[in-house]
Amino acid sequence: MPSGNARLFFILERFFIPQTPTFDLKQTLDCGQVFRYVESDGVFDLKAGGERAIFTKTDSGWQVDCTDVGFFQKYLDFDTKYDIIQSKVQDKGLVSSAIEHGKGVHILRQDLVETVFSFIISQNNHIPRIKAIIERICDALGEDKGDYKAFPTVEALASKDADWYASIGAGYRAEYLSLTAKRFRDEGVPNFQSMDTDTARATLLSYKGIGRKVADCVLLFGLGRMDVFPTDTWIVKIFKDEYPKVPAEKLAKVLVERFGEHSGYVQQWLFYYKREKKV
DNA sequence: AGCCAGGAAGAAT
DNA sequence: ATTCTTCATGGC
Repeated sequence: MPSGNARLFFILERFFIPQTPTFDLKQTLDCGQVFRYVESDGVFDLKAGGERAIFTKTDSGWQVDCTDVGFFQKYLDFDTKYDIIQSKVQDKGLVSSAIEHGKGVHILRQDLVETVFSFIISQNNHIPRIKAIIERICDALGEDKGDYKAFPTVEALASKDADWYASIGAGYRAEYLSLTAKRFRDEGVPNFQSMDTDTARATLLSYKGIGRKVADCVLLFGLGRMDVFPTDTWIVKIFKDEYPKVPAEKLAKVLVERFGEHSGYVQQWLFYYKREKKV
């Protein structure tokens, strides 16, 4: 990929990410929050919304060749003081261990619509297959940017029926994707940003195919709400001894009460730790 | 060969 | 208000 950079004409801008203790690109991408990227020989190729970035390791951090520097600096969340948050939530136990393992994870500021569709697809699914389905949707419906495709517009997503989404391998989620796209087109995308977290969640839950877990992922990754604790099968496993027989939806509420305004960060550190180390 | 995946809907209890 | 069943698909 590095030798091919010169021939990728979409690259318009470049910036550098210095090496710091609280940012690790691989951890940030591999922790399960984002799907449209590939790694090859240590080079990361990431697409987000209509943008693209190539990350190449340097002696002092990362060189980023991308379509929009401002977009990716915001996307990668360099304004948040992760060192302060990490020191606040230390518990000398599981959370501290998870932070020690994943202290370089940032919560990405992803596009709302892309997050909605990505996490509808994610339900009861494997990550490699989630990536493949999203890629096929972008290939077919996304604006051609030359060397890559953008994530499709609502209009493009709504132009296809459930049978088409089934044909590209979405499985039983095909109907959810089609219905959601058409609602976004016909009713407009709700102004979630103006809503408090509970109202935004309730609105998300009104879409067929979005339950508590997907809604909380959208709130966290697509709306930057940290007062949520997406509770999937792995989180349930982590807390099954401490909270026996508590169903995921109720556990999500318990954990938000416990971790408060930093819930989203803690959730991601714990999730990544559990997935990697399987403790 | 089955088992299961960053769950959710609908039915049954 | 809780628990059970079913839902496509394919990587492992």
